[in-house]
Amino acid sequence: MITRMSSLFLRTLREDPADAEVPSHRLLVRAGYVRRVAPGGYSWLPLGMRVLRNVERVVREEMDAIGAQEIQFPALLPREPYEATGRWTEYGPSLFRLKDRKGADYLLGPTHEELFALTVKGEYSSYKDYPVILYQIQTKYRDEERPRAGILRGREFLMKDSYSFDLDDAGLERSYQAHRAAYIRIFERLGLKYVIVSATSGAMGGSASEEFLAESDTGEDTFVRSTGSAYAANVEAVTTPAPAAQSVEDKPAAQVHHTPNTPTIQTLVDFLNAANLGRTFSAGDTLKNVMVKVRQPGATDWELLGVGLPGDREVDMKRLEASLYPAEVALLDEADFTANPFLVKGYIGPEALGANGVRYLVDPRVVPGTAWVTGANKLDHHVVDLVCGRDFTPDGTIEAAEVREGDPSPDGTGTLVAARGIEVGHIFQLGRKFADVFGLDALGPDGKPIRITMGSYGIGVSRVVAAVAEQHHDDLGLVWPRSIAPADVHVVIAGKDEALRSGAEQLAADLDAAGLTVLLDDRTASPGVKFADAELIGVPTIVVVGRGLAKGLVEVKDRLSGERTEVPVEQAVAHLTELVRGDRG
RNA sequence: CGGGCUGUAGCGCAGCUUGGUAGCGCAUCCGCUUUGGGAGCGGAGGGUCGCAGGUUCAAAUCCUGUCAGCCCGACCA
Repeated sequence: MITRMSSLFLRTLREDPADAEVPSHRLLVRAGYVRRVAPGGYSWLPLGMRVLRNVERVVREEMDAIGAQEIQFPALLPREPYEATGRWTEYGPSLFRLKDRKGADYLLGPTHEELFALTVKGEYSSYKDYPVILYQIQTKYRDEERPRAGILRGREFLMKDSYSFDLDDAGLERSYQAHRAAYIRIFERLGLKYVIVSATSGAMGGSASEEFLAESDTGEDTFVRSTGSAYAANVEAVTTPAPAAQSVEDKPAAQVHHTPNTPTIQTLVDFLNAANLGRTFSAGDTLKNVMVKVRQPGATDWELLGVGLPGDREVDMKRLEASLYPAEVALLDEADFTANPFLVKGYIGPEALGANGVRYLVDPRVVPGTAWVTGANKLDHHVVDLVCGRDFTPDGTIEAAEVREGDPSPDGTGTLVAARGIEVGHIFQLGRKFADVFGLDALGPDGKPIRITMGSYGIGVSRVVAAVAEQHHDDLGLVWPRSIAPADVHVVIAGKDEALRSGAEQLAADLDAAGLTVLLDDRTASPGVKFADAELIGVPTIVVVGRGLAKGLVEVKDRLSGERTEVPVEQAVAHLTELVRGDRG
């Protein structure tokens, strides 16, 4: 196909739009791919549509390749299914709700688990029908409190969501792995630099869950990665390697010291170091005991929980909550301390917790044989050399301490550093939550119903366009990977000479005949304008038909490297075909 | 929800302090010149100055109210 820029519905902007901050937003607007219509709502102009459709094509091909079948639901959905699963209320204010003229409630779908489950229930009833994977590429709606960064986080966005339906856990695992492999192929083909991080499944329930994050400083998700290996994980999912247990025999006996006015770790360390105990202490030598209360789902009573961790670390509430999920967690208030007088604020130690039946979980670094400075359960007193496994025995370990740069990687290789990413894909094993609600069963060979187990897998298609733009641009503009570029080659007519024009037209026709898509800049603008636009638009290969044509040469320029090659006109088609085919995903 | 900023031509902005016929650059249109890095000269079109009310002989400008948008944070897939 040949697209002539003289008639293409495109206007590039010389200046950055005032409301755009992040590179993808700036460049996609400047280069004429998208235009803002409303907060979080963008129009896709012809060049943008090309890229969006190309991303869809890659996604479809790989989904089809794992046997997934495409269907499409309305974006406008009735309330009832969402009422049944509780999401009509649970989804909160992010759900776009509306009423029809009769006053009936509708919503604009944020995801479609309910509809997929109901549809499968409506059609399939035998174990012989399973497994099945269905997907759609559909516009989704979320009433984001604050849409931002252009199409990176809009209120309307294009998403591929697929759902697997299996008879048993092993089947679900297979479907999950099939998606995982497909996603890896998809993101490779899209040219995204990404990491797969284990995620907590959170409010959706279910077990295994992984996110695909496109690495980008503008990303909203923080994760950690290892400097020495491929390990990467959400902060919530990082596990702390436990040091080896030590002998308790050779440790000095625990000693209680009078430590007046030392309710915080810092005041305690300063006091000890001024007390001439024959050694120096650091915050990491202390054992900080943070009291929280926990309520199991459905329970009415709160239960006390002591969390012990090295004094140089803060509690990361998100990690703590993730560790205790689905139970609720809250910090203690004054009334709780009053009700439990054995808790001496600032001087809480493991012994009082054990003696009063309070569950006590410690950071994995607190292993048997380690000696700690910790509270003596008495105002202005601390105990030194309280040894784990000798003087106290925790009820278990818990991941609650903050993760810091420089911490050892859980896989034993390298240390952790923080990085930012854009979530472009999420896969997880939903389990039977939705099947339970709708009674989604298959009749088994023995005539008994089998409850179906589901997996749920999403890719933010429109977000991918922005994520790729974030990763593939330079000062001049966008630099698309071939797999999704709006054209294979961008032919620039650099001059007004009629010979140039006809030569370029002929070349474009030949490239088209060879099966390449061509963006032909046949405008009467000056060469400088055309070069600048070509660089802004970001087609990976730019062909300049200009002054060299008199000598039978055209110039082939690689957008990424800027490298220029003079190629004889008669070899241009073969050269370009090879170039494009060589690395088209 | 908290904090900051902004609403003036399609886009980017000035004008507002000190009220007096609406400006600049880019883009668009016409003419001539120009054509390998966002051209030059001359001309032209395009605005209920976010909205409502008030003060005034007179409001983009002052006052009150209101709406919208952007950025940061909180929250969240």
